[in-house]
Amino acid sequence: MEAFNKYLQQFPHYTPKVFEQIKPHLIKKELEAGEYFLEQGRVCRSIAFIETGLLRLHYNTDSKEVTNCFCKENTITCSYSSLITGSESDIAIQAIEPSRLWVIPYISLQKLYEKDLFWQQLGRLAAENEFITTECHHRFLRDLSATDRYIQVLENEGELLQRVPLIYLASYLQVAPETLSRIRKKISKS
Amino acid sequence: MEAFNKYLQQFPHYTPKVFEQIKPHLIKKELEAGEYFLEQGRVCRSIAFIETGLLRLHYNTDSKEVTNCFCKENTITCSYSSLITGSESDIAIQAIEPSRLWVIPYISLQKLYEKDLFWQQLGRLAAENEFITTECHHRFLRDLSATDRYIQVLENEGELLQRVPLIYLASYLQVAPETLSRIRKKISKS
DNA sequence: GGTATGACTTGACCTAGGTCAAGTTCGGAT
DNA sequence: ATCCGAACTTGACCTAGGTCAAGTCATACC
Repeated sequence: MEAFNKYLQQFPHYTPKVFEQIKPHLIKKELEAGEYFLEQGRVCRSIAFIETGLLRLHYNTDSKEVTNCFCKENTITCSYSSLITGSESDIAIQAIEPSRLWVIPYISLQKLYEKDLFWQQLGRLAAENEFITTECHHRFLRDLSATDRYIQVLENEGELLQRVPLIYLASYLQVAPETLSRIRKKISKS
Repeated sequence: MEAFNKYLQQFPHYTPKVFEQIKPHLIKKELEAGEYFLEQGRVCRSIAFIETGLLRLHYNTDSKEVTNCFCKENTITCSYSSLITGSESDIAIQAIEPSRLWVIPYISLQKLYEKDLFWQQLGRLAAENEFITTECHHRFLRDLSATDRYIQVLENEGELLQRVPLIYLASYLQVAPETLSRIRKKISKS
């Protein structure tokens, strides 16, 4: 729980008061690897701070499964579009390591919006941040070749490669697992 | 200018007052086809309401040009990420038809945020909307084949096809112009 | 120690879409 | 009317990455 307090400290207008405000709303949730925080088709009504563990955000089409992103400890996760529109989530959120979450119901958060500027600002910053991250990831997918995408992840998120099974990493990079395997081989040689 | 007033009416909490608040801040700008509202690498410091015309939002990489979206009359356009972060825009906004814009400086908008709940809400809704649209477009690019992308645009945005040169449409659909030409031929036969 | 299982690799082949170069077509300027 | 150039089409060929099927490897379980 203290990790969440620490997380909040990075935002402008933080005071110890804000942690006291949110504390009573936090619900602890432990997930096994493979368990879901949110299933595709359900409405997302809360956000989660990840104290420990690793989750992935993914969706299924008729023909394939796509991993949108990985969310690790000391970050927040939710299906943002489902949360704000109240519609069914087109993505699922699944733990791929045993994870401890602190869940915050969206209604609690909305109440806090009215209590303190801090929360208002946090909401906006979250939205903006979400937008920019997404934009950036999509451009990464669009503009780089499969090999370059792998290299970039290798350089920027090397730690992830240790923690994520190849099959999820492949769907994150938008390549077939076989292709990723070949890319790895090629890279390790050079 | 009246078109902008009408545009505002679709949002919750609208009152005639809000239009009076923003009126003094509006700057009229006319663009020829080909002219830029914003160039890549510049900081975006305003948003524009498009009264008439058509613009496209695009960026260049070393090897190619990508059209992100088209913005038509009665909508808003800006480089959202540049606007909110104050960093150099990684996209350009160019008129592809002669266009009349009403430009709103971001600082004016920020002042309005403090004056009326309406503007606050508009800002948040804009962010959320931007996020969802972007997300949706990227999924369209990821999950559909080139042909299916074309068909979907044909069905949902048929009007656009009349107004947009093939070369821009191709870069919007993420295909080579030659491929788009072939897809068109194939579709028109069936 | 042996074997079943899931996670990854390798090989052979295929295909969507890209690339390059040579046409068309058509609307303006002369 | 005709010439020009931009916008588009067509053809021939190429390539990145996908698909399918058969390994290999490791680890956990009997």
